[in-house]
Amino acid sequence: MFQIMKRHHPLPRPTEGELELLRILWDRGPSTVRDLHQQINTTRALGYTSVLKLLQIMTEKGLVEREESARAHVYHPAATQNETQDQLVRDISQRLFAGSAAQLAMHALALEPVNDQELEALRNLIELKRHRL
Amino acid sequence: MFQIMKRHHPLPRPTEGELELLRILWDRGPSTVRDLHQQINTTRALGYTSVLKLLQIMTEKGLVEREESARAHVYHPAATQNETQDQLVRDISQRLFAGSAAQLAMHALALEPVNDQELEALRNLIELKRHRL
DNA sequence: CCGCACCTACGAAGATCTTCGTTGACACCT
DNA sequence: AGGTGTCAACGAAGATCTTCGTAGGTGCGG
Repeated sequence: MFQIMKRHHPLPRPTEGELELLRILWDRGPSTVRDLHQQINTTRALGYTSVLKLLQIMTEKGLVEREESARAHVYHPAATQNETQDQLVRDISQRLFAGSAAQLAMHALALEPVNDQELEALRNLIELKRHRL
Repeated sequence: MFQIMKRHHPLPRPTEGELELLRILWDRGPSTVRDLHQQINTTRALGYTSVLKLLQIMTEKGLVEREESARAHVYHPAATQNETQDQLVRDISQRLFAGSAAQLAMHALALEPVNDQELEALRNLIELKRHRL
């Protein structure tokens, strides 16, 4: 009923700028170039056509898809935030920790103050994994 | 007695190829171009002068330092593996998880089979943080 | 119907990254 | 001294990334 389509060709790793746009898209849902341009400019200066160009390239790469029925095209991410996070976390785990995801996790935790709720979720996740050994 | 020098200018984020070399340097200790070239070629083909050039650039950037007293210069990382891991984990946490290190940690754990020992270390780390709330 | 606002497409410049060939120095062996 | 192997330095080509200007199309108010 709710089948999930596997992609034939895995999506390329998004670049710095591409990730910046994807984050906005995940946050705000499908958006036009103008939307994205305005949102991005709350953080830093970037020309309208720069955003447009990025989106055109991302469309070619398959990172986003666009709805062209309206005059102002509407873009949405091709992969969910979760899928992309998984992909990049796996990537950094390979390249920086020789594949040891646990080490990556520990470095992450050692960094920042983590709130109660997150800590609880983590504890549960670990207990879950422990009982499956 | 064992003071740790803070760097005046933070090191730039290493690129893909630079990280590949750093990993070998952390593993094997200070090495010559030839050492690194041989080691890298157990994995993939890459010319000797390509490795050399990379190291020259990394020296300019401050990512490695070199000992020039011998004819074959000896390179060593400017930052420890831990420092670099921290830096890159913080970076990915910012860019991909809006700064939530805990979410990053959870994604890491959800990925891969984690062995007993690592799981135990993680549990301890979490308990430690819990009792400080 | 004309001009203005807004849209996409395209090309291109400049920065950075990756890779390698060539050059010139140095040292050792014969 | 000349040949051979090894080394660093340099330049440069090609790929990718980032940014933006310009051109051309579309629609709407007057």
